[in-house]
Amino acid sequence: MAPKFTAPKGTLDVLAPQSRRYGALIARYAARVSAAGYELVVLPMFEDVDVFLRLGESTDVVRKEMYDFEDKGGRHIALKPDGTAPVARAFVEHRPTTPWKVWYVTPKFRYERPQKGRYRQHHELGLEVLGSDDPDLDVEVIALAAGLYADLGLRRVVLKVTSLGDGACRPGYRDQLQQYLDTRRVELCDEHRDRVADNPMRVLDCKRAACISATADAPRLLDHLCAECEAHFGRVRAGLDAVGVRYEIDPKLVRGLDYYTRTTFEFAAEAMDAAQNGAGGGGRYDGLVESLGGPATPGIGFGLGIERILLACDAEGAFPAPEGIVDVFVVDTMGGEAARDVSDELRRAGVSADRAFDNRPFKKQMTAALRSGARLAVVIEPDGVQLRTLTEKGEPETVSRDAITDAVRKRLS
RNA sequence: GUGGCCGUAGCUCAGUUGGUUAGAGCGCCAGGUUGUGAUCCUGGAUGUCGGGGGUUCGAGUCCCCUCGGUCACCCCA
Repeated sequence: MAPKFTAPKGTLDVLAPQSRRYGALIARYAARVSAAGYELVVLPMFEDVDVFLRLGESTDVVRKEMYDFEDKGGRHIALKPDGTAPVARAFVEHRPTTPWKVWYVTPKFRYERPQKGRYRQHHELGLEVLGSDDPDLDVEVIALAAGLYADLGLRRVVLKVTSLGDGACRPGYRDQLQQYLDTRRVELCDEHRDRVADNPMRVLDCKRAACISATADAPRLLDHLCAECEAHFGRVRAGLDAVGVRYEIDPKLVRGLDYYTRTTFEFAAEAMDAAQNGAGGGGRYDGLVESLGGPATPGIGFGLGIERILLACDAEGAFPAPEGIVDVFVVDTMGGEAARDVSDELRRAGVSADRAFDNRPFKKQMTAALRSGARLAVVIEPDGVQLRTLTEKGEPETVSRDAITDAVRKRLS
């Protein structure tokens, strides 16, 4: 029978075993960034819509993908389409000491037509540092993300890096690019012919042949960086080389949000189709905090899409779901009271354990034990207790009721 | 937001030019065999054929609408 209610369009119910990958991925990420001094922040899933207008009036996110609504108090609210702006907002609100190094895992919402790898609610692992423009921070942040992909076993993730300049050099370049594009205007694709004045740098990112050939000789931002940005980018590249992070310089890299300055980067999972191979990205946003009403404060961060990462893992056969979540499964053919007591005893002793319920037949309990992914079964029957290996056939070991926990610990160690 | 394809049991799917009580495999449940463990055997339950409307003597099969999925564009994670 067709269910009356289903997950809203573009959303995902994540159940085991896939949910175990989410859990394991988040755990690895948390361990990695915690070990580098980043603290967890837990922020609202929605904000005043104006917080997100800082992403750029001309961006698609703001123009057409905002998941917004009016609440009962008449407030104009938006489910967050971006993780960085709320962190900047929280920074302005609480003024923590700097450098403020934080990480998060959060759902993000964009109202758009869903397809594989693109959802109205997806999830991201993120990280932000506010209060320093030290290029070594750029290196640290990028290395943390690159390290995660490598840790998962992904081999075909390419890091692309560029510098978008800052308030000193970008406006001048922008004018120059705009003038250049005006001279080639008729050659551009339909989509971008009218957006030259709006957002000339987007044209460089267009994948249509018309725009690609028309912009082949266009001035490049990397050739027009001011001395400070040039030096900053040079130190970032040197740092990446020093710590052994491989990257490509991509002068045409343009991100979807307007707040980025200087160092900007993306991770492309080449094992996936190009349509959704963006597995993560980020960069500097040295003007964002100020635009939200705070003091001039540099910042850098990234967002890594959990669903995209897992899709990339599927494509590369990497990072399979963990087999199970308990080490021991208790089988009891005498009614279940012994299973209750033994599993409780094991858990108190720090051993993860599950069991069967409803006094199921032995065979069914063993099937459940095998499916649980546990390494060991404790089989309790009228004529005694046995420990049996589940991962492979082996000789059962008979133990006394009182010695179960000790014997289990010994076998698991 | 625009366009193409798709929507049959929990899952993967088959259902011939529209024709009687809609099928298979897997899974699930019960039982049996294997000297109590994924094998094997027997039996069993489950579908308003995504939803609504229409054409027809008759629709899972045709038409319209709608919801959802998927792919492309767009954009991104």
